[in-house]
Amino acid sequence: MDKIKIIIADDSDFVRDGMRIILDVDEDFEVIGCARNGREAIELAKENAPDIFLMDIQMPEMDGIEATKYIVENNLGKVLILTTFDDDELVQNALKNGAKGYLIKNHTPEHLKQMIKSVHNGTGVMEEAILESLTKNADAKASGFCEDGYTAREMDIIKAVAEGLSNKEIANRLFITEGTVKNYITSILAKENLSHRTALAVYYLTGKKQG
Amino acid sequence: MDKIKIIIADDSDFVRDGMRIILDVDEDFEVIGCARNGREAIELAKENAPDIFLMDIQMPEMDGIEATKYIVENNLGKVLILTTFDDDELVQNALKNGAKGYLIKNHTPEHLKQMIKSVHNGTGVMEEAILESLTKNADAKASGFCEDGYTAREMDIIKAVAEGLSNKEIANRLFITEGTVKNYITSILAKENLSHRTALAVYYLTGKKQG
DNA sequence: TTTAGAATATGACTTTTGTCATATTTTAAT
DNA sequence: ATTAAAATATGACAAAAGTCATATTCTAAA
Repeated sequence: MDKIKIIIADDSDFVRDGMRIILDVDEDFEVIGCARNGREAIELAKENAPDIFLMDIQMPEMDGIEATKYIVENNLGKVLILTTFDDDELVQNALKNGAKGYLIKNHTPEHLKQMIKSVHNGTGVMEEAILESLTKNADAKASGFCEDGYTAREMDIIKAVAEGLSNKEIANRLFITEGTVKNYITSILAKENLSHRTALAVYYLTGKKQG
Repeated sequence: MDKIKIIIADDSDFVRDGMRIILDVDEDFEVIGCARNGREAIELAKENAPDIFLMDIQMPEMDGIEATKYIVENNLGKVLILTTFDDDELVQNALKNGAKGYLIKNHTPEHLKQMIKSVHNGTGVMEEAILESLTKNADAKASGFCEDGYTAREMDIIKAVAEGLSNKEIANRLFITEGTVKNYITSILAKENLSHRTALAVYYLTGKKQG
């Protein structure tokens, strides 16, 4: 089997050198380049095509997320994100941009090597906890909005607002005047302690309030 | 390192025996049991605790999804799904029930061993294609909003509106004037052919436009 | 180097929203 | 029969939101 060619991108000298040593002593791997940011990693890849990028997220100039996007779009190799944080948002972005893996940096050298091989074999690897939150988010889109304390008519108004209708449109739909719609909205906003209709729509749809 | 103790659950004799042989010849693994359905696998696990279950999905009596649920809830080990199909729905269910991996059965013995090790080390493994669809579904399912044609700055505005922020709040967050925020919104509304910010927020969050 | 696009800003203006006090009618509960 | 809540309405006003024309700066592409 050919060696797996690797480019390491991390802004910490310590991490870069450490990984290079770990991987270079293993005959299954060959570190063909080390970069201290995304742009450098991409430059290196153009000279010498790697199989896998080990990519940090936080880096100056061009971060790992952006770099991943470019690398995947231009088919320069597979990206395994290696980072210290497991922020949900970052994971989402990384995967959306085509990263094949997302690991935190506290794995033993042996584990790390296994996972690089897994990615090289065409399998995505994910920190267990991240995998969980990924699937949870997927269905638990609980609105959280509580209908208690609202009359049927108030709910008509709330639902209409959450469809993006204007006061005039709501008035027409419900055969009442615009003024009445306004009155309802004022009172609903007060109950939910929100300041305007858009916040109400967002709250109804996502269960999240600003602030 | 201790051997990784494995229970294989698959209704095909051929697959069971094949895997057993592949794993038993490797000193890193020990197959402590073979089951032809989920229930048998659970019985076996109660006598002799495994590290990993290699679990097929389609099995008589108790399928892999159900078995996974039970195994995870009762902490009997980690489950790696090994199947012939990559149906999106099944993947979702398996992961929701706590499976740590989902692979299709066409990997080489060497790859399979690597992935079992990865799972044993606490990393989830996913077929690449599945990983992609997972992240796509995660936001594309509900939203349907197309970010194409928007600059990063415009997206900042759109996201802020979809959080229910006012122009003033957006201006503060992005360090620009309220007027500039208004300009952005006017142009975004024109592009989407919407008439006000609430409709934009709703469209961004649900993918639905009024009328 | 010219050009185009992105990001920003301003001011004048219109429209929509939201607030508030007040009021009428209907309906359901006491 | 009385009462309270729900549904509705008005008008006056204040505060946001949205429109439009115009302008500056910076950067990336032709």
